Amino acid sequence: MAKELDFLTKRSVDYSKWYNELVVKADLAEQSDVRGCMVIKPYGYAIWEKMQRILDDMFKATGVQNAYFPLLIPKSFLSKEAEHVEGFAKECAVVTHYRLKTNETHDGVVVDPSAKLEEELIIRPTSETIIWNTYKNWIHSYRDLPLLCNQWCNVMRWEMRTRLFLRTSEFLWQEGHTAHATREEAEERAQQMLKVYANFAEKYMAVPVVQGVKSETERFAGALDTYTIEAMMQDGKALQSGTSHFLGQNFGKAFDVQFLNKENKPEYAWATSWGVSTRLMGALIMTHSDDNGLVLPPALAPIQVVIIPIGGKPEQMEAVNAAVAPIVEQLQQMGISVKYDNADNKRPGFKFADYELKGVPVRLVLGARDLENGTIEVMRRDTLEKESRQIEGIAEYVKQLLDEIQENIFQKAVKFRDEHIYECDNYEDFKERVKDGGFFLCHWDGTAETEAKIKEDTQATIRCVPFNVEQTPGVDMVSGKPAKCRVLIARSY
RNA sequence: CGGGGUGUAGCGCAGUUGGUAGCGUUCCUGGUUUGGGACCAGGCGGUCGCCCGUUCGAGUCGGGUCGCCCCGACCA
Repeated sequence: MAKELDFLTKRSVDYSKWYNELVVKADLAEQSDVRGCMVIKPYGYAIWEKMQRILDDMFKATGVQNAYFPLLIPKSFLSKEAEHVEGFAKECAVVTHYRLKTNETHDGVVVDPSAKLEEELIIRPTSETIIWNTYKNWIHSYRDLPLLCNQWCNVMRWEMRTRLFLRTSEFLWQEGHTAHATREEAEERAQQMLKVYANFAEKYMAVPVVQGVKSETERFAGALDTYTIEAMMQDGKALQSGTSHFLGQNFGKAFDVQFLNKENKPEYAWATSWGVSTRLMGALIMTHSDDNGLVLPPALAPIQVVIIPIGGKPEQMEAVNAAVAPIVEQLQQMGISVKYDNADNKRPGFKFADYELKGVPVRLVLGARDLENGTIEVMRRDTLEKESRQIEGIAEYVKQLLDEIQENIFQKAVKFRDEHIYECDNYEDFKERVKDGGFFLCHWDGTAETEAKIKEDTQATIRCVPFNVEQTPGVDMVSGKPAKCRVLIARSY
């Protein structure tokens, strides 16, 4: 069962290659033989499952319920909301037939031409249309509102170029879809869910995010407002990690979802949708990991503590096993997930490197030397610091250490981000510096023209108008026209 | 869909003027090891991406074709 373990490419040498190697070598995922698709391996999926569980509880705490809607969407649904089609039409997979048959030479199968569908079905790129088509039947009165549904599912967008977790043709996500009686309530919900995402990112993933609202050109297809959380990766690029959309009455009107209000007057329902995907895995990896491999926040690590024995002779191993057993039990009773790896076909050095690669937050090492002294070695993954401690009280110490690591990697990420956020008022200066990454806070005149020029000149885009930035009047660095606000500009994934 | 690469063992690669396939690693067996990626010995594993051509003979030369990777356009 021993695995190939090559040294990782260094982050500073080739960030892209480092990321890709890390995902594969840490056993998170690999590219599938199927075009543009990804296989998430058990270790990677265990992290995603933890994320799901926590997010799901957070959603439910706001009154959201889970449901499930079909994978296939009739083509005609997609054309009902004009902007929405335009946004997604280019990347939809289409089902045209429902049957295969054996070919003439009987050594393969072909599509049976007689099994052509009258109306083609689209594999969902997102589910607004099919869900609002369903909501039409569920919503009649203001008493049916708000309607708050979420679904965990897969979606497909036929991407030209894919990268593990960051962009794959098929990906896993959750999409929440809510219907409301008033504009205010819907807008509030869109912002509320963004707060949930930001809270999740910072508290559990230890990934600091900038919250804000998208510019018109970067908005979700069919939305009136798109709220976003933007995280900074270690190469200074931005990663859009979650979005929440205020959809107005666009889908209510497109799918004729009307309800009778208290005054017995018909009104179109107001909508939001919001989602996060397995892309969060990419954010997690690229925020914390180092040249030794993954660094996982304790809150999401499938294995929080690994214990490695240093053995030798069988009677020595027995003594170590006996000493480790009560430690394992104590940790488990504290709700800490612990793995005791006493496999005898791998040497300790190999295990050290392997669990570091996999990002296990705390490592305990116990050998004959420790047994004599009543000590145990503790290593924390975030700083790679080792110390020798008394076995007595080690479980309590580890519990507290896990909290400390969670906080430390968050603070480290905050520090890195804050050091790479710049206010900038000079376009020439901006063009020169944005190549090297970082978030730039710049005055913007609010026009799509300057936005397009920035993108053309530098590949950087307006990530959002941040909420928490003090807005002072100024002039647009490109056009020189008066600017309403400072926006966050960066190159992104 | 443009521009550039590349296809030989699970993975990483070599293969000279054309002569029938090699290295490292993984994996398996046995032994010795075990406080930072062990060592020794033996073993399994390949229609050289695919098709056509040149030739007595093609991994190698020519033509075609397909896949993959990187850089753009598109995107969570």
